[in-house]
Amino acid sequence: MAAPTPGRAAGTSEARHGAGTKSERTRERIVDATARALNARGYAGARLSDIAEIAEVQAPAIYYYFSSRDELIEEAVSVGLARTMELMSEALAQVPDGTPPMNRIRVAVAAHLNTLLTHSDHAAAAIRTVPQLPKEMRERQFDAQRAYLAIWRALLDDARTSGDLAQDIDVRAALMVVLGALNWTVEWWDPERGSLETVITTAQTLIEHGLAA
Amino acid sequence: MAAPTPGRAAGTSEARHGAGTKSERTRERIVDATARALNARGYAGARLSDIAEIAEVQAPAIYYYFSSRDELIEEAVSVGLARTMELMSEALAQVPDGTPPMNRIRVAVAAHLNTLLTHSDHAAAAIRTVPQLPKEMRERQFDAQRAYLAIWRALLDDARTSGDLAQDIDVRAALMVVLGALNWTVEWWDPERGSLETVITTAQTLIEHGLAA
Amino acid sequence: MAAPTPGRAAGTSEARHGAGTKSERTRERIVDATARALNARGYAGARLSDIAEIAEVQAPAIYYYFSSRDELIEEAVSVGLARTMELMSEALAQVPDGTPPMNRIRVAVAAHLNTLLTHSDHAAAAIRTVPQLPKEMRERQFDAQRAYLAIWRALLDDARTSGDLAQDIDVRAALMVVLGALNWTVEWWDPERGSLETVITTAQTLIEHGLAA
Amino acid sequence: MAAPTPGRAAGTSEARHGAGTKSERTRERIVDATARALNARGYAGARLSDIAEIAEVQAPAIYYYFSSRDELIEEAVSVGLARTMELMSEALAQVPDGTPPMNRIRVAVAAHLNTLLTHSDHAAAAIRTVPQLPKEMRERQFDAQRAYLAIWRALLDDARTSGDLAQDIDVRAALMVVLGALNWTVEWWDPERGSLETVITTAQTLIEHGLAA
DNA sequence: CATGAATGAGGTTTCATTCAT
DNA sequence: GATGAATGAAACCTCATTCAT
Repeated sequence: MAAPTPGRAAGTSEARHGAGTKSERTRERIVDATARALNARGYAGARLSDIAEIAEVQAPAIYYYFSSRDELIEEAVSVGLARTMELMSEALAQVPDGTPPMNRIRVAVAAHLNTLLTHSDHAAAAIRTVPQLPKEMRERQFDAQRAYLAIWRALLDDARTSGDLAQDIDVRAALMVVLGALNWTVEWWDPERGSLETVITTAQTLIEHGLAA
Repeated sequence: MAAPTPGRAAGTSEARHGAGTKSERTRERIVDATARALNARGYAGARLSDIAEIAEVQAPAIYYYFSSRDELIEEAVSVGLARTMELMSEALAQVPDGTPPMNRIRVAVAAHLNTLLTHSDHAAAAIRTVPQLPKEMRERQFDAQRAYLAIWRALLDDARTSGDLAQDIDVRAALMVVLGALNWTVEWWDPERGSLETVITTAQTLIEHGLAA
Repeated sequence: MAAPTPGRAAGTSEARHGAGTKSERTRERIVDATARALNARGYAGARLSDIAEIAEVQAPAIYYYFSSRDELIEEAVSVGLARTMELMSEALAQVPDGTPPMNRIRVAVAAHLNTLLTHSDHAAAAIRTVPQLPKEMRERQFDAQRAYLAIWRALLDDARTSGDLAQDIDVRAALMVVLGALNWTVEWWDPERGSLETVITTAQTLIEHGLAA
Repeated sequence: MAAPTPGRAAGTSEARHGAGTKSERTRERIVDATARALNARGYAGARLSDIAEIAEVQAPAIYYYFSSRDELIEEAVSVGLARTMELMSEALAQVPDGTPPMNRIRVAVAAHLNTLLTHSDHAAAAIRTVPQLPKEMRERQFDAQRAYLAIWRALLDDARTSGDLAQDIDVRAALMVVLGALNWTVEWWDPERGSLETVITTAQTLIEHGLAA
């Protein structure tokens, strides 16, 4: 169900090896192509003909797998949100018990940026496209978004409980400010002008110090 | 063929009060409407018919003032960047000489958020739309963007010079992370769910602590 | 609102002289063209490109007047039913009071056939197309159909009351059989192989004798 | 390239009992489904996917039996005409020699209506669809139609010869008017609102009296 | 004998744009 | 200074048809 972006380092879960029947692979190519088109042109600008070209099929072939443009786009966004969630969960699962909250937040920052900037066109597409979606579609993705926010919220709440978070900070606002800093990287980071490590380290430092008591 | 574009006073404050001839006011309504449409649907999704409806004119009327959709959009974006710059300059101009760099940064944060979230659809449109623009158009706005970035860059450089900035921070990356945090507020801030003050204060705190030595 | 079929003998009511603004005339041409296309190919087969060609406009021009293919088709059918009704009313209005029921039925037969076979593409289109329409559209034309049937029904009821109608006849069934005989003429009558007068006379004779006591 | 069309027993009565190999039965289901689709949506509106669904096969399976949509439709229409002819012949064959012409016409009326309204989707499809067919296809069915018309024509000619037919009637026109009355029943008869007997009796009475001297 | 997968042709519809008024 | 009317280009989508399996 989850699809690799060809020519990119694949993630770790077995579902992402491009295996499966030819039909499954074609479907995956189409969803992948959609994510790329959404990144390049946004919701209104992503044309089926572009998507078809990227996926190396004829445009009507898309209708063999999806019954409308919107259904396809929704699938791509939905996969993106799921991917983001999944990679975040994996990253946090590997953190040893007893790790201080601030360190877990650093892990989360790195995971989010890695997902967004290198692991998944889908994740970037989802995050950047959601605000442009028609209301009904956006609402249908609401739960997935909320679940992801809840993970972050728990991280900040832990920090507050343990006294590591500055007392005067509004947790909700702080969370959104932090996520904004991370999400916006998609708009400016250029792998040729600065390393991903620099971005991650800078974000981690700023966020940790910014939040700390 | 080129339309008269009377009194292109865009960006000067008097132009913002609906003054001038009827023609000037219509032109302004169209540019304002464009900013709103860009915010609502992005570059590809902003239709001339939408814009016309918001501006309360018929679509062909737009061609009296602009020779193409792209020219209009570019004007709206350009006005937005100018507005952002202008409001930032005004804010910083009011800061007394000798104010410590970090405090000036706090002022800049407040000015940016005020502009974005309450003073100007154009600013928000410009900032959110620029990444979606066709390459040539984006490049033509490059100088304006760079000038704005330069203001911020100077603020951070001052902080570094005065030793107020953490030593291990990459200034360029830090600046983009900070601006991302601010720009993304447009996507989530809802005046009915939290005060603007909270957003500004939270952002100021996070950023100041995040950057501080 | 009512449109003439160019090149055909126009009806009598002033609304049908092709007058009006240029816009009204274009709209009429489109509705007329639709009636012709419906006659030629039926509901599913009538293509907008055909209609546009007959009306001598480009296909998208149709959308200036109608918001969808179905809306246009419904208008054409609706005009056809109205035309049928109108011509029938005019014909019956000219029959002197005191005319025996059977003679009025003869007038109605002639009126129906005249409308169908020479006065109006719309009438023929309406009658032949209605059974093919999507359910919702068909139901919306139900009232108009019923009103027309009611006129006929009244004619037959009068005949029954005056004892001119054979006693053993089921009025509803007889009415439908009669109308079927008339409506089907569209499928076979060829002006080059037999005169309209022959058709009308034959139908009148058959129907009068068929119904008579 | 041409598909084997095994056992084209269409029109013979045993073929109508679902006998034969599985292949023959599938072919029959497809032709039956086509007749139904033609009745429901007409020539242009009958989609292969509809037909396939009714026949409970996948659309490409149709190409095993027919080499194109038109060939299939032509077959369905052709079967319909043959069926009509066949049932009429059977009915008339059972009429004792020496039966007066008018009584034979009553038998024909009953046979035609029975065929159309209860015995065969194909007959209804053929009769209603023929006028919509592309010219070449229609012409290919011309002989079958003419043969059927000839039967009716002979019935009327007999009546004229024997003096039972009104002298002033044009036989050709009268025949078409009569058949129209019968054919149109498909458009309005609803088994739930009136019995078939009523329809048949009414038609017989009207037609007999209508034609009689 | 039948299907899953895909395609080419062509349909309806949208939209920026033009032009006479 | 603005609009009603219309168009060309191109979008989404449907459908008959093909082909490997």
